[in-house]
This record gives sequence, C-alpha cells and structure tokens, in this order.
Amino acid sequence: MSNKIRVRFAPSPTGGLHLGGVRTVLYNYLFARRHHGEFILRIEDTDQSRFVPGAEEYILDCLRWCGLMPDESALTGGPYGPYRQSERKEMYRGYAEKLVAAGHAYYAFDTPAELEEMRQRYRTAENPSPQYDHRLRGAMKNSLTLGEKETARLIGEGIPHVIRISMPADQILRFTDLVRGEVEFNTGTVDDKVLLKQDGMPTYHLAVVVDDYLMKITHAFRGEEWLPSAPVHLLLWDYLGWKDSMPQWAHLPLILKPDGNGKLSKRDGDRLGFPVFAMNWTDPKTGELTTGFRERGFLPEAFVNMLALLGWNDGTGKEIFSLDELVNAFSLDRVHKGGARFDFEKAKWFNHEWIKAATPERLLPDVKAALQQEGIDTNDDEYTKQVIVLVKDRCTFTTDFATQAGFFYRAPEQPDMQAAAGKWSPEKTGFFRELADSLPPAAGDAAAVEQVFKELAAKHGLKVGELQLPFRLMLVGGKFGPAVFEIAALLGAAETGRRISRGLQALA
RNA sequence: GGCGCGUUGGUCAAUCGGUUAAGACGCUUCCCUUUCACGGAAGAAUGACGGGUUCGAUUCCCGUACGCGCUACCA
Repeated sequence: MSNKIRVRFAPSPTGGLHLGGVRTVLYNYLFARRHHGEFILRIEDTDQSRFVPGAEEYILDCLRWCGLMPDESALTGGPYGPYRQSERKEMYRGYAEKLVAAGHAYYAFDTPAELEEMRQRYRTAENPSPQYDHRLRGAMKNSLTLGEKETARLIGEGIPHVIRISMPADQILRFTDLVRGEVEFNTGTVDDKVLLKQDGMPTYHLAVVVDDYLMKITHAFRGEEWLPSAPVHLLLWDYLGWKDSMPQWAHLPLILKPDGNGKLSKRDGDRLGFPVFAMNWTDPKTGELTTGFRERGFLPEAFVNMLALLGWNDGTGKEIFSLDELVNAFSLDRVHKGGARFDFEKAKWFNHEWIKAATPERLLPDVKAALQQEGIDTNDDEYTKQVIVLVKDRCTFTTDFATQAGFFYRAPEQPDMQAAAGKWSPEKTGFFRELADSLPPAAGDAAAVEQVFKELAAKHGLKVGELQLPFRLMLVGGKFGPAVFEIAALLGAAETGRRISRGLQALA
C-alpha cells in the first residue's frame, strides 16, 4: 500500500523531553492511529556539538511511559532505516550536489570569521541582522563569485566549504497548512540556508526533506517555530523533483509559559515549581537533575490527556479522554492556531480526576512505590487495595498516597496535640478504655464499629461528635483522612486497640 | 528592523452571521461533612481597538495596537 499514512516525530537528542515535544508526539500518534497509519521516530542527531549521550534512550523511555511507542525507530528497526540521521550521513551529499548541478544551490567557502565580518559590515539600524541572501551572496566567497575553475581548485585542495540553497529573489510561495490554512511567503526574505555543513552533515533543512521523502512521510507536524523556514523546504521538495510526494504540513501552536512572555522552558518549571519534562532527566555533563511529570506523581493517562487538551478539543466540552477515546475523537482541524499558556493547576486537576477514576488495581504499583519512598514496605496487596479505595479521592498526585495512606501501615508517632486541645478532656479516658476492649472482631465492618462507638458514647453520657476527633487523632495522628469508622474497621480491632492505648498515654 | 503567525473572562476554551457568549481550571460564598477531601449550589467577560460588509457581527474583510516565532555551518 503506497498511500498509507505515515507520520514522524523527529527530535534532537539534546536533553530532556519537553512538554511540547510530547504533545507533538501525541498528535502524531493520534493521527496515525486514527487513520490506521504508521508512526515513525527519527533521531535528528546531525549536530555533533549538541549531542547528549543517553538522550535518545531517554526519549524512548518517555514515549514508552506515555504509551506512545512508534511503529518504526532505531530501536525496533523498519523498512526505511536507519532511523538516526548520523547513520544516514552519506545519503545527503548527493542530493545537495544535485541541487548545485541544477543551479539551485552553490558551494560557499566563507569562514565563520568572514560571516561575522559580513554581519558587522552590513548591519544598519533598519537591518540589524543582515542575511546571506540573494542581495549579499554576490559579495561573498562562493562558487557563484569565484567561478567554476577556482571553485574546483578549492574543493580539490580540500578547502572547507558548505552547500547553500539559492533562494530566488522574489517569488511568492503558498501552501496549505492543515491547522492554519493558506500561508504565503516571499522567497526573497529568507536567507540562503546552509544545506550541507562543513563536516558533511546535512542541516535540518536538507535532512528533513530528504528523509521525509525517503521514509514516505505523508503528513508532517512540527512546532510553529518552523513556519518561517517552510519556504526553504517547499523549494527543496520542488527542486529535488519530489513535489508530488510532499507531505501535508501542520504547524502546531506553541506552549507558552504561565506568566510573562515566551514559550515554556525548563527554566520556567524550576522557577515556578512544576515539571516541564515528561520524566526525570539528569544532565550527564553537569549532573543536574530536572524533575519529570512521572516522578512528580502524574499518571501517564492524565499527562497525555492534559497535553491533548492543550491546543485541541473535540467541541463538545468533554475533557477527560482516554488514549483510545482521543484516537477516535482527534482531528487536526480542531487544533488551535494560537499558543496556549501552560497552567499547572489545570494539569493537577487532570491528574486528580484520573486518580479518582482509577481502579485500585491500576493504582497499586504507584501507591506501593510512593509508600516505599517513605520506607513503608507493603506485602498485603489486598489490604493496600482497600486502603487505596478509601484515600484516592484526596490524592492529587500518586506521591500523595505516602501521607494520605501512611498511617494505615504505621501508627502515628504522636497525635496532633494542638488539634486535640479543645476536643479532649480527661473524663473521655474511660470511654476509650472501654472502646478498646469492645471493638468488633470482624475486620472491615465500619458500621459495626460505628454502632459500638455510639452505644458506648451514650452509656458514658458523651456526645459522639465530641469523641470522633480524639479517636481520629489516635488512629491517624492528624486532622485528615477518610471516615474514622472506616479507618478503625480496616485497621482491625487489635491495631485500633493498640493505637487507643498509645493515644491515651499521649493525651493524658 | 524585516518576514510570518496569532488575539473570546486570570488560565484552557465553545460558537463555523442571529444564543441571556457554553463548559472546565483557579478564585469567592454557601450546602453537605463535628477531620481533610469528594460531591452539590451560586458569583464574576462591555469578545484588544477602530473602520467597513450585512437587516444583523465575537464570528467575514481592512487597518491599528499588542503578543509570539523566525531572522545560525541549532534543531
């Protein structure tokens, strides 16, 4: 099948995987699944200086956690490999030279110092950043100004050079963007982008076109920051003779920082106290650790759900979507054009909703991990699942289970004396002594505990309401947690009794 | 500076010319609950501004302002 839909996510392995990156993955994934197509992960590691070891594996780990695994990648292989551009290096030069031969590109020998000098020399108030373009290339050191013989000589001598595209001086280019509609550019405003670098590696511009062609990509989604270079890509598709195979483009809106201006960066997360990366990322050079959504206590279902709604909605007002539901509902024409500010409060809400709706079985591994963090080892999964049912409504993060459920495993050190202050009086001691001895033996029967509690309260001439808080403090330690009788029932008669005597000692 | 894209409440946003301009988050108040939550109810927008087109514009067009992006041998 030659018209099968194929999309790709093409990150550079330069560090942690950003929110916006995951959303781009998600939209690719949803589109592919929706149309029964294929989703490819291609690693764009053409910049040797920015390469960070481990980043590629990390990206894959993030995708795995999110449940957005590609159909083809360097990991799984596939019919269009290799999937790392560094391993495809030899393929690009030929295409660049073909462009030179056709007069659409040229060799340029300018050194970095010479380029800098050009920028200085032509810099004016009206034009603060002069470009290497149709107006200036005649004044630079390239095959256009040097002539054929001299160019051949320099290349023969192995003089370092790049290949630049020759952007037409004044040509209107149009294309239809899947989210923006008709977009128009004048080629004269774009500089002669480097296509092939001095080290023989392609730049993004050449690589993306060649690889999208070779990998038979039908739809290409990327961030809005790429829109200005679209004319370069359009021209390349044309010059290389592949116009009919050009993918349909969709430039996605940016995710903006919650305050101030600009796109969201990892710095904003550090500054405002929320994660920006999908998972923990440790910079191998500096050793600096950046917290991820996973470690912060997010469920991948919630993370993905939240991301999907940041720039898209189905028009019905529905907000909670499973991945499968997203696959069915997703469409590019409902993707927003404007950037969206990231709101961590809303992200928390999504997570809370997913935790509330999750089954104890789903939550079990995360809860055990959270308790483990607090040094609590759980061995009775059935017990833990009952605990989960009782406390999950009050957990926003999976990590919250540590504080919300810890007392089910560990008796409180000391009841919150401050909270007890107004609610405790010595004459209640007798009631609690008797309660400790009268607890119903059957575990899990909250109603029975409540009944005994109330009967005893009446017998002692005390108000039930006045006794509940002290009871809670003995069992939990503080003013939080589910209904006391539920807690006592789950703890069991023996443990509840022990906590009562301990509490009595502390309060006396 | 140039080029491009964008602009509905603090935030995410519905509306594809005609509604009292949805809904959600957050916030405030109240109810429920003698814990903390959950749940329920209520409150808060002169649709950036100015021109058009139209019987009628938040919706279409133009301009202005503002915001963002790009302007690297980084992606």
